[in-house]
Amino acid sequence: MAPSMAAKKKFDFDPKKFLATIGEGRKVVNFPPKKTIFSQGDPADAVFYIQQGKVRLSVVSKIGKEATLCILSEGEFFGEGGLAGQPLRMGSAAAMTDCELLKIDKQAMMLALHREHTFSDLFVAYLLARNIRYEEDLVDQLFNSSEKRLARILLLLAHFGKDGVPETVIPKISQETLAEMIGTTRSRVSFFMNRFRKLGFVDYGGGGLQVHSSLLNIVLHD
Amino acid sequence: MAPSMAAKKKFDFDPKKFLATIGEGRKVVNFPPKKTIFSQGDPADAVFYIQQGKVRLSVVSKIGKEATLCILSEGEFFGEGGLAGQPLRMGSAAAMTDCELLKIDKQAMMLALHREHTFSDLFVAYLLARNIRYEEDLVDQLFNSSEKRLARILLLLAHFGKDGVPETVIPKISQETLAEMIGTTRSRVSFFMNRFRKLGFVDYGGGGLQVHSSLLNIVLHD
DNA sequence: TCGCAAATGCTCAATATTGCTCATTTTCAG
DNA sequence: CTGAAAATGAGCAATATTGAGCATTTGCGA
Repeated sequence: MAPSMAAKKKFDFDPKKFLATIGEGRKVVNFPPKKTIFSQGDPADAVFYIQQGKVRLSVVSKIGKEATLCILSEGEFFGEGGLAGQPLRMGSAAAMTDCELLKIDKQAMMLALHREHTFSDLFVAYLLARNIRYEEDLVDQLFNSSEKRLARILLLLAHFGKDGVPETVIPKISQETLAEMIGTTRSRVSFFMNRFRKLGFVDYGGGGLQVHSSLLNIVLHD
Repeated sequence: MAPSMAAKKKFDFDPKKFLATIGEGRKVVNFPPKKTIFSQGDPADAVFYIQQGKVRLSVVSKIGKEATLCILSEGEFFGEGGLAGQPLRMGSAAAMTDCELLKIDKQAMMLALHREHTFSDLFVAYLLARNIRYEEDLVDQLFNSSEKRLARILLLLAHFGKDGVPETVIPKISQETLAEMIGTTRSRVSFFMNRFRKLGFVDYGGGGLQVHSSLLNIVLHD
């Protein structure tokens, strides 16, 4: 239907149109891989929308441990904590790939949310989706062992760019990051990854990491 | 300023006014303590707003383990998953105290969100707050030991009805529920509670459970 | 007030997890 | 192509956690 083939957009949002509706308070910004977008403790004065690329959100604890909260992709917002009154960033955001982001000033965002029905509907839908995802992550943490949590994250990552492909290559991601995402140590991730490999659930051949969804699902549903 | 003394309302929302704006799609419903409001698997066709009382949200895993996701209080919404397209409830909600809820049909809610700026601003603020809370819970799970998680939950519960009171009595809540909230076993909660008690961090005297915030904070910031 | 059901305190062996260390392997800039 | 840095695989002792059982204690309805 749409002239474009952007099939993975989470929401039907036309940034071009949006750029027109709010005047000065927004701009397109680009980041190379690994570049920090904002850091824990920075003033929280803007919201970002991902037009292209993947972004990693993380938090560092008092004692220096790091946790990866999520990996976001095209069509998702981040940095929205400021809208709720958080004066400072509670975590950091970094580009994982080349990123093209829409940076929207807090004021402009608030105004747009209040004035543009379509936009606020979109944002509410995004927030609901994010809520559900956080809830699922929390449930996962509360219920499952680290082995299952690893299996779940691998499945989620595998379906990142899902286009109906049952088994996919996972984007470059270190065991360290995986450990940070599921709240365990790298030792453990290394241990389980090798177990999964021996059992044929994952596969290092062919460039990246291949995940065999149907098999990994077995781990999840033991 | 306001004629009422309802100081703990999270948002400035007048249900009376709201009741007027949407016609049939809403009604006030009451639940006694322990009564189920909805169950995992029910169709998700309404959103609730808490006017009075406390509500517990929980999830049951495939193998029958139960997790308590959160305890909600006056001025908060729940059951909003349906708005994001979830056809069924992903968890259960039960009254912890006598509750007076506003039940809003999904359709009416969507309409109100789209039409009433003030209401959608309120709801966005709520969703942002909830997001932040889930994020914090997740970070807590990823970083902290179960002892610290217990300390954190106790502090949060103690400040539930915060009116500037530094040390408060915690609402009646079983160790079992606490265990479900922090993702551990009752043994562990019993063990830590007694440790906290011996160290003078908490206190069973005087009706309920007294929490000495300043002391418990020590546990958190080891 | 009695008696039951729920909640709690405590113990213990079996596991799971952490926090290291060190040897290899892979990656990538120069 | 080469060397340094990063990532990975493995092993191991010290801890933390589970899961289960059982004796008390508490709360509460009849």
